Amino acid sequence: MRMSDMIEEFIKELFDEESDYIEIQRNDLAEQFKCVPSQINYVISTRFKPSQGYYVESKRGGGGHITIKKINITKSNYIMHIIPSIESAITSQEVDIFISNLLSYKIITEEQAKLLKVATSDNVLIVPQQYRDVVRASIFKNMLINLV
Amino acid sequence: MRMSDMIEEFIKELFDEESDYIEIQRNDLAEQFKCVPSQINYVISTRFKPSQGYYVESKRGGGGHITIKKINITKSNYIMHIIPSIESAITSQEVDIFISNLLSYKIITEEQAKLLKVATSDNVLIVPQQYRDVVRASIFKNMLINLV
DNA sequence: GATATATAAAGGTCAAAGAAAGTCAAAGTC
DNA sequence: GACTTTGACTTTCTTTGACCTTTATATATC
Repeated sequence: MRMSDMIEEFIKELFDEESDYIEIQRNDLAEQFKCVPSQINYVISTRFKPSQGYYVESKRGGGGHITIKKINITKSNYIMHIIPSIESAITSQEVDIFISNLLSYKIITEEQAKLLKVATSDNVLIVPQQYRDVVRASIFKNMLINLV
Repeated sequence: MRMSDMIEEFIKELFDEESDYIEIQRNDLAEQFKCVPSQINYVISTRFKPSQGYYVESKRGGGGHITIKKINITKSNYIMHIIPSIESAITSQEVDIFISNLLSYKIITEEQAKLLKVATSDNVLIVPQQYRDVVRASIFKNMLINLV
C-alpha cells in the first residue's frame, strides 16, 4: 500500500463522530510515517481539497499545526453542494477522491460507488483523450443527480 | 505453449473460490515470465474482456497496479449470457431494451436501472457521434459486470 | 518596562527523481 | 492473414529534498 494512502487513511480515522475537525502537526506525522514533511502536504493537497468537502487551515511557527475541517452539511444537500463544484472536465483520480469522500460521509453505498467508478474509469471510457475528461464529468454529475 | 497463454493461465489461477478479484503488478509479472511489460497488456486486452466476464482497473505511478475482477457466473448466468451478445457498439434504444428486460426478470433493481440508463444516455455521452455507440457499449458492459 | 533583535520552531513551495502502467507500430510466428 | 512478441516512447502519480516564509519566544538594548 502506498504511503500517501496510508497517511490519508490515518487522517480520516482521526475524525470520529463527535468532532468535525482535527488538528495535526506536520513534522510529527512525517516522523511517525518515516517520510519527509512535504509528503504530508502532498496528501493534503490531493485528498483534502475544499471541493472534496474539507477545509484546511494552518499556522506556522512555534506551536504551529494543521487543522482540517469536514464541511458539515446534510446528506441530501451534500450532493447538490458538490455537483456545481465539479468543473466541466474531471480526471479519473479526482472522481476517485469524490467517491471515497461520498462513501466516508455515507452518502452513497458501496454498490453505488462501484457503479460510479466503473462508468467513469479510464479503461471504460474508450474515446480519444481530448474528450475523456469532459464526458467523464458529464457522466459523473448526471449519475450523482440521480442518487439524490 | 505460447507465452500469452501461460500468462493468461497464471492470472486465472490467482483467482480462488474466495476472492472475486486479484491485483497484479505489471512489471513484476513481466519479470517473472521474462517478457516485456507490454505483453501483460496484450494478454489482458485479449483475454480479460467484459465479454469474457472480467472487469479491469489500473493505477499508474508509485505503488501502481492492475486489478482484475471476475464475474461470479453461478450468481448471475443471465448477465453473463447477455454481455457477450452485446456488440462493440450499441444504440441508446438497444440499451433501453436490455434494461427493461433485466428489470422485468428482476435481475436488477429500479435504482440500478436508473444509473445504467443515465450513464449510457445520448444526453450524457457528449462525444462526437462516431464514438458514442462504442463508448456506450463499453460503459454498459462494464457496469453490468459490476452488478453481480 | 518597552522596544528591538536573534533564534528556534513550525509549516510551505516547487521542481527533480523515481515508480509504475499505457500506447502503438514494427517485427516475428504459425 | 491473424495472432503474438518486442521495444521505444509517453503519461500518470508518488516520493524526496533543498530552500523559503511565518510565528513564537528568548535575549539584548534603551
